[in-house]
Amino acid sequence: MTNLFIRKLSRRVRMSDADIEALSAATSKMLYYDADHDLTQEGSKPEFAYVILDGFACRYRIMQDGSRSILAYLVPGDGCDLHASILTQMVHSIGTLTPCTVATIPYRVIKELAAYRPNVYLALWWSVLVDESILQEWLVSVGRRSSDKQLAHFLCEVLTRLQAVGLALEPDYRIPLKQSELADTAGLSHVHVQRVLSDLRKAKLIEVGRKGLVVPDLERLKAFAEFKPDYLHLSHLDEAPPPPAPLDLANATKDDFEKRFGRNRSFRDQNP
Amino acid sequence: MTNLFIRKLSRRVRMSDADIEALSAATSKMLYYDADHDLTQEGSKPEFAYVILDGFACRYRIMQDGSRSILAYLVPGDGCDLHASILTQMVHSIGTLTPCTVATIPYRVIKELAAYRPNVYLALWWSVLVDESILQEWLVSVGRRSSDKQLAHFLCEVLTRLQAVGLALEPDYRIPLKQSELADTAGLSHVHVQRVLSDLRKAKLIEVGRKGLVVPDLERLKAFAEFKPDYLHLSHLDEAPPPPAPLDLANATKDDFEKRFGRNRSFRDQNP
DNA sequence: CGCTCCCTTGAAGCTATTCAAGTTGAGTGG
DNA sequence: CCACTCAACTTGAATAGCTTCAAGGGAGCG
Repeated sequence: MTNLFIRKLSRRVRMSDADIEALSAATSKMLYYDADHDLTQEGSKPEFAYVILDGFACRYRIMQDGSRSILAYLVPGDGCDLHASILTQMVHSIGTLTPCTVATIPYRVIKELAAYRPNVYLALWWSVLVDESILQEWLVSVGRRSSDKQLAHFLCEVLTRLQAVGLALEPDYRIPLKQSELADTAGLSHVHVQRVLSDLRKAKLIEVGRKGLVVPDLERLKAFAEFKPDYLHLSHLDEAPPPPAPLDLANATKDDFEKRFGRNRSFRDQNP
Repeated sequence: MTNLFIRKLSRRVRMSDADIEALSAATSKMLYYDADHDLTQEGSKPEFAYVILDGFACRYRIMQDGSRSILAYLVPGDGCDLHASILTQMVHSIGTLTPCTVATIPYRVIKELAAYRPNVYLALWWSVLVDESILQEWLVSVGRRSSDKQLAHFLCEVLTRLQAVGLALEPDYRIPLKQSELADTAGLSHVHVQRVLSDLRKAKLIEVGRKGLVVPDLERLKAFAEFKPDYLHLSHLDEAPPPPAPLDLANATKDDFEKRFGRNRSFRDQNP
């Protein structure tokens, strides 16, 4: 059994069949949520990491004046807060934007993977680093791009990320984002977002519908937005295998692991 | 031998004497740079991670139109790009803002620490996660805070981070940042930054000098900026995170409630 | 002394926000 | 089936916030 998350990671980090089996077991518990449902809330100390398998979610913060700031979109195949357990508490919330299918991974299982599946653990870190890279690009967008290019850039990013996991390949795919959500992402008012989208529509770069946006020609939109996908680090793995990353955790034993994932060569057997 | 970086990490992650020795050896090679010197450049694949021991540096990107976007400040005790080797290439540059003393760590050594010093490796990851948390706060700042509170918030953060490693404790400490650097951080023009700082000076919140800014009363500035340091994750290893204050549900206002439990919709778009 | 780098100030104009008033389309109940 | 409702989208007008252009000032340095 596999899923979008595993397929995405296995294209970036070399993993054995046993690695993939372990990751598959870790993400097998699925939950279904409606739109506008919070998975975790600011100030809490969650016990699970999440993997989005279907639907759109986001990280967000509510400011003192009630306005919302969206910090990240989570699309199918994305993990979120895979390592938040290292930090003391969440400083933002995670909520669904559309109905979502979500896999949960208890942090205890992540610790086990850290101890016995170094390549899986490395893959999870890869995912965290890509998130950080996206965050940097968003900061650039909000700080330095004009509002039309900024919105176009977001749309290019979302489509590119979806296409990287085999979704949204058809040119009439509707991005299920509301204008108010784009506004809270870009730090603009919803009125201004409407006017900018209007202009993009007049330029035939997008089509605006009631339930989302359609990008008929992604390449043209990319050219307009000066979109360079390097920061998504999507290139296929082609180099030497990445460094092993074992973590010796006191509360996970080899026995625990084998009961859960079956007998396999542990990290210690294959590495000094 | 020890340094600011090691002292900072050892307060967050439990490390043995041998761990600290290993980390100390890894950061023992020091280099000295002038101001405005690039440590790494966009597009390169560096062989070293850096630790700032003295001076200010930053991550930045130069846009197509020549403007600069500052993505992070690196102050003494900060590591940078500790795990960039997992990703394929740098998508931003790192440059000094003042003369700097810098320790270099070859990625080869980080691999060794990963294999033999799990707690050290965990500490490095802690540092990466805090960087990401700061990045999120900056995105909130640039997107949703008014320009005066935004600049005040940056100054509070820099001083709080410095004080966390025992620096900038005296009330006449001069933050060595130029107005143009603040502008490139906040995504504002240097002219506007000058006017906003002027206002803050009139309100006696800061003092502006030729070679930097002075914050005579940090607590007052924090109050103005609504600065909450949680996102810096500074609490000591042995300190429990502060328990949330009890909320009187019967008498709580909508605001109280939402501050605590969040809300998954934009308020900005609704009539107050 | 004069040069350069920053900081400062003024004025004009553009961009984005706010307030306010529609419009549209999907869902709901009569 | 049609009226009603509601959320999302649209449009206009007034104004606030920010940028740009332009010019001047002051400290440090060769």
